[in-house]
Amino acid sequence: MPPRKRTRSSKTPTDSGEAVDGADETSVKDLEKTAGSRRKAAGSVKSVNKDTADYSHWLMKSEPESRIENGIDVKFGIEDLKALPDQTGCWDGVRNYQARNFMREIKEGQLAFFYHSNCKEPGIAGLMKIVKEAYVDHTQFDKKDVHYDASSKPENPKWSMVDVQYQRMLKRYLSLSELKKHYHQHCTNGGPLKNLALFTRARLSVQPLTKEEFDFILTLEDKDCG
DNA sequence: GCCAACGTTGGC
DNA sequence: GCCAACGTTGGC
Repeated sequence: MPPRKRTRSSKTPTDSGEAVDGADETSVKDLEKTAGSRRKAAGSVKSVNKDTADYSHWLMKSEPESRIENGIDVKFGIEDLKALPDQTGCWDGVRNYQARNFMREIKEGQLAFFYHSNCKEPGIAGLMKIVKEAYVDHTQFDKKDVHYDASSKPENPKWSMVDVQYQRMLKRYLSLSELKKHYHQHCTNGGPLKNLALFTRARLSVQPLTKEEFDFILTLEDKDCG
């Protein structure tokens, strides 16, 4: 599976979806309500819960290069978001409980980095803004969709998505390797990136950042290079 | 294309 | 509720 995502323009007819999601709303707090009742789907539920209070910024991964999965191209880079009507799309296809739970914490108006993963040079390409908070990801019910989930029932949907709007490209591309240098340095000498989820929880496709982490990363675009 | 790290499944 | 087997993510 790609990191996540395969966005369509967000002309989704889904306000029926929102009603359904309302019922689900409780699980924003007690994160694993839906999933966790069966098994403990994803590791540290409590750390997710405890930490999120501080998070106000996000990093969301998507693959900018073509890759065929179940006969469908999962490519969705920042240029693809920019090309949609209103430069807005829904961030569908997230199929990991931790990532989903973080998505449910995201508030309208918050900013997220658009991260390019599984490509020649992974890294942060640009900025987007959340324009709609979590609601039902309709692709979970679509048999034709790469991320169809036969185990999810419309009466109790498992997966959510948010809508995002393109804001701007970063002044320069911030590669994973450059970010990693700072991360290592901050681990050694102290610094704002020492707990960056990109490295401490590498596989999360929707990850939280503190304002300090976010601001530090943004200062990098004005520096000359890694 | 490889594979380490980690998430998920399901038998017991 | 443990844990082995399996599947996925995503850097390299």
